[in-house]
Formats: sequence, structure tokens, C-alpha cells
Amino acid sequence: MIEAADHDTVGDSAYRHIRDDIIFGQLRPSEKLRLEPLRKRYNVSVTTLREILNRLTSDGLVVAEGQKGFEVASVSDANLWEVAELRLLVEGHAVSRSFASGDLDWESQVVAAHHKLHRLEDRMISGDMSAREGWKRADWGFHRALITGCGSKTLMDLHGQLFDKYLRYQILTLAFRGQPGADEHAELLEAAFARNAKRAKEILSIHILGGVEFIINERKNGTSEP
Amino acid sequence: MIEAADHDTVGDSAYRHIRDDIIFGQLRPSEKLRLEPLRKRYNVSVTTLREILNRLTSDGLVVAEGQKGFEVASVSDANLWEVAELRLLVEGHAVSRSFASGDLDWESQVVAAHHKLHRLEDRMISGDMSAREGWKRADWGFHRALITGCGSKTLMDLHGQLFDKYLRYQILTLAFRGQPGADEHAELLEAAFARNAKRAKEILSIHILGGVEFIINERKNGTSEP
DNA sequence: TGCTGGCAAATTGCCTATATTATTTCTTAT
DNA sequence: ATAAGAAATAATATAGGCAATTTGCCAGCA
Repeated sequence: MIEAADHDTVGDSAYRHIRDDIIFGQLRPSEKLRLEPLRKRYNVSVTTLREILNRLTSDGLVVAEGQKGFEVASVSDANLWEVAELRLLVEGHAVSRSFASGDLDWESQVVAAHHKLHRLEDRMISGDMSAREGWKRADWGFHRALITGCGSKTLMDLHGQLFDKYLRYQILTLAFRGQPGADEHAELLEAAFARNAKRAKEILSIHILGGVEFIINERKNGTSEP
Repeated sequence: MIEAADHDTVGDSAYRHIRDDIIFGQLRPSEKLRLEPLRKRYNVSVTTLREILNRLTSDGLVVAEGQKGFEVASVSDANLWEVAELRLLVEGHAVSRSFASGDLDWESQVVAAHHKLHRLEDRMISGDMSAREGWKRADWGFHRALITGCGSKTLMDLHGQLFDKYLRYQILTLAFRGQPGADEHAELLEAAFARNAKRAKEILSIHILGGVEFIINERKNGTSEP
């Protein structure tokens, strides 16, 4: 979910690797991050690894307590609500901005992103769960496309951070809402055409908060840990 | 502007030190951060220093480009607007939450914070600029007190980051708006008593956006660099 | 059984030293 | 004056070591 840089250093690529592993659940919540095992796993030195973990700490995906080392940020229903609420606040604001100043190029990007997403949703709904990874990226791409017109890099960066945290919960619970979620995406596209920010915010609210409830439900029943 | 930890490591204290130096302008915007000089200045090793700079990069106060090392994040009017707008969005939301669920303890904290701020503002207005540092902290304390009732750690953290970035612009331009700013603080206090979130948001809007215009004006006329 | 104290091993925080690689600066020839 | 190449500078990355703290373990005791 992080843009790949053109020429990156060893640390940068390992950073993205570890980040993805946290978001996609390869590194479980609250898992202790011992330096020596990780060092081997990602083929970097302790020094570089520590730099990476420090960055992730500022990102909020890793916590470092005193001298006890690092561990993956824990998850909780309360935190999910907090993240979702903030994502809704920020994304809603960004969408308004975007609708107000987006041009035809922007609109085309949105259409393209939705098309891709739509196709993957169809496959998912018909039971092909192998598309899960690609679908998540398309979901990210569509929501991101909607707000690219906002014209604020700070806003986009912030949204990226919040989206990633929200995404981790989705991945952890293997949550795919199916038709309702897909419908909401379609409605968002319509709202974008109509430049109806108010309507888009309403849909977003349903989309995100509905997602939260779905995730929490799955977490209660499912096989997933705390 | 960052809470002092009870028992912190060398890296942590140096991190806060450098962070403060950026926010308070000891390290100027766009200044190249060469490792060797900094290493001596803050009495840490390159290893630790790099860890710190990596954290600050994730915080958005430092930028790291490829293999060219680190430098202090640059400033611009456009970025100031972005930051201010986001601070307004987030702080406004947090204030609403806080007003809705804050108890008497919370109210008392707000009163205390405002009292402190008010006294320092008086000193500043009567020309005693030596109180500047203390005033900034009191300003931070008051705005923070207003939102402590929001009940969301994620939200508080985010606000802290945005506030710090906004604060840097204020410090860089030595901006003190005087009576108008002080009046707005008093009105915010009133709104808190009345639990009038809508009114508080209006004042905040004037307070923050008014601040931006003041800062940009100062930046145009003043002795400060880009 | 269950709790407490303390020893030993593991791990982290921090440092120095060194190799490698990229960038910047300087020189030189056209 | 400009372009190409060489030297100097600075950053990335690794390894290894020491002191301090945490963690795990086991005996001792109620």
C-alpha cells in the first residue's frame, strides 16, 4: 500500500516489506519483534533493522516500550473504532475537496479505478477468494482515486496512514462484505459524477462504519485472535 | 511538545531534543542534516542518530531523499494552509467529542489550562516577550485540555502531530497575534462551559485560519526566510 | 500446591570501526 | 566555457562488543 520508489536503498525496500507483513498479518498483532530472527528473515543488519522498526514506531504500526524492545501494535475493537472514525473524518473531507476541484482527468482515473475494483469484486462474490490480495489493492486504489483531486499532499499522506491501519483489521479478519460493499462503491462513483459531496459522505459513513461492524462481528465468531 | 517519558533511553531524549530544535527553529527549514556534526552536537552515535532521523522522517519533520541524507522539512505557504486546514478538521472533531462526554474533572482541567495561558498572554501583550516559550507551551496545553475528553488516543496523537507542525510555523515567524488570539481563547473557554461544540468550531476556525493569515503576512514582511 | 527470591541466559541499547556505494567537487583537456 | 573523468566527501550498510536491563528458570519456603 506504499508507493514503490524508483531507486530505493536496502532499508527502504525492507521497510516496505515489513510494513506489508504487518498489515497483511504475516506479523501478528502484539507479536514480539526479536531482532536476531527478524534480521535473518529480511536479510538486513541489526542496525538497519532497528532503523526500520523506529520508522514503523512513528507510523504507529509498531510500539517500542522502554528497553523491552519492539512489538507489533496490538489490535482492539476500541482502536478499530477510533481508526475508522478518523478515516471517515479525513476521507470525507478529502472527498469534498476533491469533488470541488477535480477535473476530467481526475474523473477518468476514478472510472478506471472503479472498473478494476468492480471486476475483482465480481470474482470475489462468485467465490474466487484467490483475488483477495488484488482486490484489497484495488479497493485502496479506488478510495485513493476519489481523493486525488483534493490537492493536499498532507491530506493524502494522512489518509494513507489511516487507510493502512484500517486495512490491517480487514485483512486480519479476512473480512469481505460482498455485495453491500460493492454497491456502496458503485454509489460512490455515481456521487463523484454528480459532484455530490454530501451524498458521498453519507455513503462513506455507511461503507466504513458498516465495515467496522462486520469486522467486529467476524472477530467475535471467527478464528482470529484478539 | 512531546510528553516527557518517565524513564527514557538516550535515543528517546535525543529524539525529543532534536524534534524540539526543529519545531523551535534551532534547525532551520531545508537545512541539511549532516551526520557527523549532529552526532557531536547531540552526543550520540551515528547509529542512534540515524534511528532518530528515521523516526522524524515518519513524523514528517525531516525528509530523506535516496542516498543524499536527511534534511529538515521545508516550509511553504501552501503547506501551512494544508496543515492548518487539517488541524482545524481534526481539532474541531475532537472538541465536539470532548464536549459531549467531558466530565467535571475535565472542565476543571480546562479552566486551569486557560488560567495559565491567560496570565502568560497578559505578560506577552504588555510587551514581555521573554514569556514566549512558556506561552507556546501554555497554548499547547489549553488546546490539548479542550480535547482530552474525546476519549480517543489515536485522535489525540494525530492532533499532537498536526499541532506541532502548525506550531513550527508560528515559531519560525515569531508570530504572536496578541489580543485577538487571547480573546478567542476566552471564547473557547465559554463555549466549553456551555458545551456548545458548534460555536467552538466557529471560533476555532477563526482562531486557526486567522493565525495562518497573520503568519503568512509576517512571513512576507518579516526577516524570516522562505 | 502456590508463591517468592535470586541467579543465569538472553536481549536490548548504544557505541566504534570498517567496507561499500553514491554524490559532490575539483581538475583537466578539448 | 563545457564536458569528461578523477578525487574527495558523505551516506548506507554491516559486524562486533560492552554494559544494563529484562526474562526465564529453579530452588526454597509457606
